[in-house]
Amino acid sequence: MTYYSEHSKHLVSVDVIIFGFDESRLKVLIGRRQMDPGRGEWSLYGGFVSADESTDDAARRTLQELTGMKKVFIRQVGAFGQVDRDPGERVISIAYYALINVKDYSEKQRMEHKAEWTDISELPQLYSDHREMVRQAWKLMKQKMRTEPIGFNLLPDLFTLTQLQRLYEAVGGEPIDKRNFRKRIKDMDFIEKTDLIDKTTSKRGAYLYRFNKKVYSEDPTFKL
Amino acid sequence: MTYYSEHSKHLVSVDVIIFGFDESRLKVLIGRRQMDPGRGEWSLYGGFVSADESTDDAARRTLQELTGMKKVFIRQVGAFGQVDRDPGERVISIAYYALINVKDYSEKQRMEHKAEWTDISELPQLYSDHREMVRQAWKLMKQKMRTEPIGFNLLPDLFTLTQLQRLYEAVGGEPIDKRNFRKRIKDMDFIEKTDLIDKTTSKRGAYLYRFNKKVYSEDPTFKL
DNA sequence: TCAAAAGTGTTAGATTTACACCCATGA
DNA sequence: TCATGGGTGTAAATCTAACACTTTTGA
Repeated sequence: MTYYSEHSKHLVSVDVIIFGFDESRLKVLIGRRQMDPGRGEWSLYGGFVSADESTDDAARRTLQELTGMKKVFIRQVGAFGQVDRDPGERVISIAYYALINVKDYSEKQRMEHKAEWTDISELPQLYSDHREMVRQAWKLMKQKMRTEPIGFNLLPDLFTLTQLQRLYEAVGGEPIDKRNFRKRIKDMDFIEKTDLIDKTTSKRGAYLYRFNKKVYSEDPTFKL
Repeated sequence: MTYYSEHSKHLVSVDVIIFGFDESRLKVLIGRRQMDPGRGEWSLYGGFVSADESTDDAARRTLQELTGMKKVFIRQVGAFGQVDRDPGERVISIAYYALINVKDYSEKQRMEHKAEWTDISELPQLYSDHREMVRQAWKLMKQKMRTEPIGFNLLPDLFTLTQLQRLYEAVGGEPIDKRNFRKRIKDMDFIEKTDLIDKTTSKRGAYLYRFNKKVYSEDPTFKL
């Protein structure tokens, strides 16, 4: 029995902007579209929302199908509802962004799906309105990253302060003064210095830090 | 002919959080739901997205059906996609917020629709997840109001600085220092003093100001 | 004449920005 | 020994926040 029977129904999809961070560049995961229309064009990964799952769940499922990863940090970007946005049928799409640590994504799985990490400032043309989705996702992510400790999702558990700084520079799009940056980090007790040293990027080696979620939850004050 | 034929289709609605400002309170327009399920409960105004209109257009149409107003400032809040969010059938809803000047909304039309302006801090229980929609809309609007001159949509073309301050206090939820506030206004050339005086709220009278869109577009720097 | 809202500047404190050199190490 | 990235403090400038009295006028 339907209550709202006189109204149109619509295909609803999710599209996921998967952000990664590599060395010093912000990356987005894209692939060649496998389906008509637009077969072969660069595109975000997406999927249709089925009857028995929430849009959030559809985004998580899409992500898991692609990466095998569960418990990924995702946030909604918004709905894209132009009538003719998809050249096939009408599809209303909800965009989400996800933050993953590139190293947690197995190369094997990435290859199987022919997914490519692309520098965000060198994106090719993308299918439909996917470029606009990326633009909005980046903007939202950038904003949120200033005031919430979400950037750690893009890094390994242990990271150097230089890595962290490069991440903030890549996302913000401009260089940051090293001393000022480190001063601010020092004020945040939940960014903990370990006694481990990373020697992969320098001869001297750099201390590794970790984000302590528990300490953060006791005083959730973040500003970068 | 369908390209995506194997996928589920969904009812998609829009719900609009219509903000107004009266004296010194931020208001939201709500009404009694006219439809089962949930008939008689307090609810936002909404409507279903039809096949040939964008979600943005559906929001504008909903708004126009209710208020008669065209060219209203609206922004999307986001999609609400829990499977069981609507007690009737599954409905995915896209929330929008709108900013209108209460005085531009004819009382007659408001009465016809039995719409009520409710103080945002005194909202009753609302249908489905509408309360959460209001919460998110308020948060987004508050953020945007700090950095973009959107508040003027809630005021008459001519307003006093006290009115403007009350608006910012109502939206931000805390009192603002009068002198500091006026200092910041003075720095923004696009908030123009007219030589008109409003005597409705004081014996002495207060200068009326107006927002000059053109001047703003030449130097779009806003911070409050 | 007085109550009520409008209008107006200054100062201390906090925050932000700019800036340059020494350190440790492996090649 | 030297090239490379790691690590550290101070001072000036800017921004923010706190604060109180005078003006105008209608009742």
